[in-house]
Amino acid sequence: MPSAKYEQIYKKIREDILAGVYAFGDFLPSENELTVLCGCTRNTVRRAIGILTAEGFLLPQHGRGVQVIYSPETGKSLFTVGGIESFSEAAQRNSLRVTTRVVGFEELRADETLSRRTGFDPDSELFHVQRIRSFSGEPIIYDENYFLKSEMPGLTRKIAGRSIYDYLEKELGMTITTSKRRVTAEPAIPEDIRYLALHGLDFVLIVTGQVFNSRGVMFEYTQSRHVPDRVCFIESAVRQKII
Amino acid sequence: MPSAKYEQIYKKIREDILAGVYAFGDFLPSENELTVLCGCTRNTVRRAIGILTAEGFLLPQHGRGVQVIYSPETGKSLFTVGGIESFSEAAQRNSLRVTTRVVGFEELRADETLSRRTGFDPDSELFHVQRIRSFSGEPIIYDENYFLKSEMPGLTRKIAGRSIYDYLEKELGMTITTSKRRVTAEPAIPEDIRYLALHGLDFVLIVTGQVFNSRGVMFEYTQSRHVPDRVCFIESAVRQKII
DNA sequence: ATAGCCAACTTGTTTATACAAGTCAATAGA
DNA sequence: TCTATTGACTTGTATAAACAAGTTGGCTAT
Repeated sequence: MPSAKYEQIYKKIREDILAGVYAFGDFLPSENELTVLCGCTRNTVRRAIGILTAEGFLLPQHGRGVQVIYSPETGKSLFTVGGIESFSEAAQRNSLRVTTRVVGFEELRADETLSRRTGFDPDSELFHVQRIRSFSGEPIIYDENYFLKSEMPGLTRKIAGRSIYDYLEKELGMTITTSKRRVTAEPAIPEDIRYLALHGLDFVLIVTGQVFNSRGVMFEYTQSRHVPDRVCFIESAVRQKII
Repeated sequence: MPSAKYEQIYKKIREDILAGVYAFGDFLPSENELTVLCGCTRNTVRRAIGILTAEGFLLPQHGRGVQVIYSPETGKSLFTVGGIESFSEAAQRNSLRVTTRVVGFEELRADETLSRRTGFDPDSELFHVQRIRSFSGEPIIYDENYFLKSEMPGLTRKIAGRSIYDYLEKELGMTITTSKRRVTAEPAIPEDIRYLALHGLDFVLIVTGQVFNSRGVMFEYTQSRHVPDRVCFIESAVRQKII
């Protein structure tokens, strides 16, 4: 499947950075040079550079060039999630075996409280799924999801044990676009202590998120409770001139 | 100071969303209509839309239009930092009095250990600053910063008590561009317990970051230790088609 | 009535071009 | 030797135009 040109260029430069072709502190070839190398216009090159900048790989400097500010060493903690690296990439990089255990699966209707907490309309029919994610046999994530039933009527406990996103994308042809995540830390609840390898810690790192599909329908509310010393989140912020 | 057109458009649409002119679920005027309204080309409009999309405000839908997926209610926790809202904006929105107390100020030279932890070159001359940030009189952030002395030779304890960034930008004319942040949770250390209003909690939410100036020099390493129940971080992730 | 098609929208990608503005080194002039 | 300027780079902003591709609603022919 031939993707857009700017995606190919993005991918190429990103791989080169990760492989060390361009090291921390190096300057990329100038935009005009990349234009020739990539066989496209400056606009297209700039688009790829823009994405990599937003992700914290590059720092363009007016009049000087585009500098690489990603160093593989700094970025290598056991497990990082966020702008710079996706969940599955991180698992793969650390060659971790990922297993999923479904510990809860039910259908329910959103009441007032749940509606306020999740953002679903009251009376929405939902699936409520609770899962434990283990990496190399060690349970480090307790996932609690609510899915909008109308968007995925055929969801079963079995599918939840594999990958729900595979089911959505490959079976239903749904494409997932945007998700908003919120990171907090809270005291551990009994489920955390029961399910997770907390090693005596009494708190968890929580990521809650709302996920939208390409039709603008919020179809998932997630709460992921992480063992804090095994996970960290990386974010890159580009400071706007706007106050 | 007249900023770029795309920034003005970005600002305008953002304000309209926050003010409720465009509500959650609404579609924006089409790009062609905005082109007329803003008196510019489609490219410029699309640029503003692109930023707001990356920040989690908008969801463009191919062939349908651009939908607003930000709702003021959902976004309103006491204090949020991240893509969608800046630190000072959040403080202002909640009309909180911000005060800073300097509890440590020293000069030192980076040894091997500190170098590996912070990313500064070994033997770099650094300022080490420790500060408590209070909001409405309540101490909720313990900030530990290392600054590269060569980039800001005149830093004093007094300046640290006001705003170091004001000093850098207004006095030295430095512009800050990019920062990489890393979010974790860890058990509280004695300093946390001594300085912060933890209300019995025994863990903190930690944000570590490296800040680059416009010359690509990493001049700051920060570790902010937050009272976990008063802070949360919001991030927006746009899922690329790229695996 | 309905199935299918089509026209008029929408956003997505790419090219081409022009000028503005910051950087840097070489050069010319004092 | 030092300073100022110039010119050749760099990235930043904006315009204009064309075509691709997804969506929607109405119209037509069955």
